[in-house]
Amino acid sequence: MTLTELKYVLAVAREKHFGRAAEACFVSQPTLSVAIKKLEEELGVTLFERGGGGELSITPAGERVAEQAAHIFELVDGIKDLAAEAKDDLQGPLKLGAIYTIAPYLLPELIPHLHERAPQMPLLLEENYTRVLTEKLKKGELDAILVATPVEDPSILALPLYEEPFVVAVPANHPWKKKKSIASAELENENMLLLGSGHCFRDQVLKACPALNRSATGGLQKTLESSSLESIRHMVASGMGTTVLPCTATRLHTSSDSLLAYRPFTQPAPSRIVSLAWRKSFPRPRAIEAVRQAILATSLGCVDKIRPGKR
Amino acid sequence: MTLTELKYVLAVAREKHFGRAAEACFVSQPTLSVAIKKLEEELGVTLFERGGGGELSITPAGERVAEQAAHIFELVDGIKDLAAEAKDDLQGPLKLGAIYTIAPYLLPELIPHLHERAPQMPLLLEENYTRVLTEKLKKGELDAILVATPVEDPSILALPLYEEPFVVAVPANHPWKKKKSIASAELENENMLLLGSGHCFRDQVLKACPALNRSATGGLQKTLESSSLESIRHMVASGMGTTVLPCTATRLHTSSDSLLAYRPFTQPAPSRIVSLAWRKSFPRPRAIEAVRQAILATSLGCVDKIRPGKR
DNA sequence: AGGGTCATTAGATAAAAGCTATCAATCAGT
DNA sequence: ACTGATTGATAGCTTTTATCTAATGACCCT
Repeated sequence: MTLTELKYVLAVAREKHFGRAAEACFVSQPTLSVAIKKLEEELGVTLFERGGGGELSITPAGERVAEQAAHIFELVDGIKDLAAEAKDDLQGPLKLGAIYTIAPYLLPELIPHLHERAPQMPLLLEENYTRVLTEKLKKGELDAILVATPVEDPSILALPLYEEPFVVAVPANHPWKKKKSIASAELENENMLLLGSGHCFRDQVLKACPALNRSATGGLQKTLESSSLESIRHMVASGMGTTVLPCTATRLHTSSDSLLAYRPFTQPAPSRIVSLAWRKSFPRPRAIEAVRQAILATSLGCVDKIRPGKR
Repeated sequence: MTLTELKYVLAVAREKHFGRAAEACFVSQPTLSVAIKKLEEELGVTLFERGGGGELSITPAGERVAEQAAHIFELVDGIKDLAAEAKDDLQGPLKLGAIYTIAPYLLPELIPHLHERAPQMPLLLEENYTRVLTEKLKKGELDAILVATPVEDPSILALPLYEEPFVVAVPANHPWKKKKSIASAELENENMLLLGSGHCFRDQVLKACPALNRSATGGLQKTLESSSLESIRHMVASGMGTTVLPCTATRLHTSSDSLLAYRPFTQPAPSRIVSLAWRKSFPRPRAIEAVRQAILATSLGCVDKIRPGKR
């Protein structure tokens, strides 16, 4: 049984005439005749009673087959319709992931811009470690991720979006409040609060400030395994120590703000590059582009946006 | 879009693997690959995301297409099922017609026999004149008819079933009650009650008894336009006159029976041949055969059944 | 009997659906 | 980093199927 045969059945049922039905299907009359006969043989049932004269009538079986065929074509049209809808990249949910040190600072600004560009694209958001996000991306459990490490996987494409300098956060009463900028070496003897391992930002800070590694066993730094940048910021505000933050983290205003001071690093300041990554095979390029556009549209004043072509 | 393509989509959606899906469909992997690609191009949508590795995932669009396709195949199976049912000639209603002078005498016996042979074949019965029945038969509004005139239409097949002698019905107090048989010529001076024109039985009686024609203007016969054999029988019982009946009409017992007497014609007795007729193109030969068998099985004692071959 | 109207059959051709063999990409082990 | 295994895509060829034109056959009507 083929859809073509069913189409022919419908035409004959409608026209009650092989010749006219053939015309309506844009095929020759023998074509249609043979096709109907083939279907009748396959089903083992006569669908139409051909009376020699001008009389052609539908058997009860033919009637029911035609009815069922009509329903089939409704569903076929349904498939075409939903395919036409799905054709639009910006239709249907996008599963977007971001690491813990990006999500809280970027997403609040990103979402409205993205919604403006793609109102029919609901977002399913997930925060996690780079490693987990990458795995989920490859498995298809996420469609796109925002990460800071350059992604080196042949099945993944990544686009750098912006370069974000790091800054030093100190309690408001800290002597550094008077300094214009801090050199990374100066952090060595500070009481540094660091994120737990697994956070790529921790590794980036340690890499950017080799001074910290030297004192790693000395013990002035404190690794806070189950914490977040926000919690650490509050700890700094309470005077527990000092920390390094990505600059976007300083833009979120809280009641602790007056107890904190941010100071830039001395040039060249350490920084991270935030990238948007997706599977090479992900079939919605315009959805990715919308995310990129939305991020470029955000007013993350402190960062250096990377326009395509550059880099 | 073809049903084959949709079948492949379902297989890939189920197996999540082109190779296994191809195996499940008994085709080679390239065949399936190409077919899926073709459908994707036609719909303009990617249905499956092929990640280089062992990972194949369905896009939301693919998911919905597969779902819809499953519904389509339910309907396709539905067509096959209903065709399998309809395959049986003895399934589904049979539109059976009979003339006024046969129906009341044959059908009561016929129906149980037919129901025994074809319990799944409901009967839609119609009584009418031969002319109307024949027209409806040709138009497909009836599937088979029981008539007494030999049907001479190229698109209609007819099978003689039985030969039914005519008998004379007289009031119980009629002098003929003492006679063994009546010659048709003797009817000339009787007060004959006849059916209205349009009833073929009227014509047959007039043809069988030329004596009646001779006195047609003389006026001893009375034509009862809007009457039936049964009414005429009651009139005879009430003494209004005499009539001729087909012998099967004498088998229906009513309260008038004691007021009536039936006498055969002198040999050779006039008679009619009752035939079963159907469109040459009617596609349920076994349904026709069942009707024939059922009629042969009836115990119409007074008739001469015609077995096939004889005629 | 002849003409008209359909449906069916036959033979040829072109489109498609299929197969085998091969390729390219990726992944897992060594 | 090489190697082999796995997986889907591609290429080239063959077979099948769908379709056409033209002829044939069946049937009804005048």
